[in-house]
Amino acid sequence: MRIATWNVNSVRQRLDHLVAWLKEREPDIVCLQEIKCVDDAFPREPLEALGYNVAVHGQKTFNGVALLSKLPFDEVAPGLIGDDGDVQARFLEALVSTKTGVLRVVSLYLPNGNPPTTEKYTYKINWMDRLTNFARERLKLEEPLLLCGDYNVIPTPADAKRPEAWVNDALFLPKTREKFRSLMNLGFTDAVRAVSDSDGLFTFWDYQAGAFQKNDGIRIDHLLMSPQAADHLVDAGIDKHVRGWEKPSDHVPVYVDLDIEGR
DNA sequence: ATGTCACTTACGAAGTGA
Repeated sequence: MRIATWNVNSVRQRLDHLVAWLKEREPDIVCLQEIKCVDDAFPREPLEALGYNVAVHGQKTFNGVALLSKLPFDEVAPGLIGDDGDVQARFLEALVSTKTGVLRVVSLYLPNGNPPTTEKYTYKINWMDRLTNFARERLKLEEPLLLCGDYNVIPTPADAKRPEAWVNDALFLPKTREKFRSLMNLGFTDAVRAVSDSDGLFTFWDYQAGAFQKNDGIRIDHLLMSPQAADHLVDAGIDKHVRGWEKPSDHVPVYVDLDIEGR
């Protein structure tokens, strides 16, 4: 079973890339972020034609998340607990059934939070607290669970080419990293870091200033595994080459392989 | 060199978010 996450920066702008990458990497489940469209505008048909079931939690203009799954969805639930007034489409949870039991997957788009002196940062920190509360509840189920998406968090200095450039940024502030550690310390395993401690592993490169050409990137897209999922870890990787395609997203896909049979 | 991209309104170009 292969599960992947990708911030596509508009699914309609990136449809050709998405289809090409799905054929190449052949993931069983895909978590998408920044689809930037309402549910009705999501390009379901070309993805269903590749054998995927599609679940969408979109909104006009900004944000928006989705899930693609070769396994049928048993349950789908949009929205993160903890703030009924939050209208931003950033969270979509689904349950699927494998040969050996259930698998729970979340596609999440954690708020950017810049500039840190504004309510945008408060919203980010509150969102992280809500995510941790959600995770604490779900871990009680003792299921294989994957929290996948664009976390907008650089966990450690090793996750940036130039950490000094990010010290005042909402993605790298001590408070941000502290909240991320609180989530991790519930018992999650970072899939990419579980298989490699290499420097230079990034998932995002700014469009500006030739950042990709200089590998001036950051690692902010993460696949976090519950203990019951981590027990099945086989491999994980970053599809960096996709950033070199024409008119790319500023993020690239990240995937994990688990030795769980689909059906 | 904040050197880019995507979306919106509304028909050209500016504002927003990242």
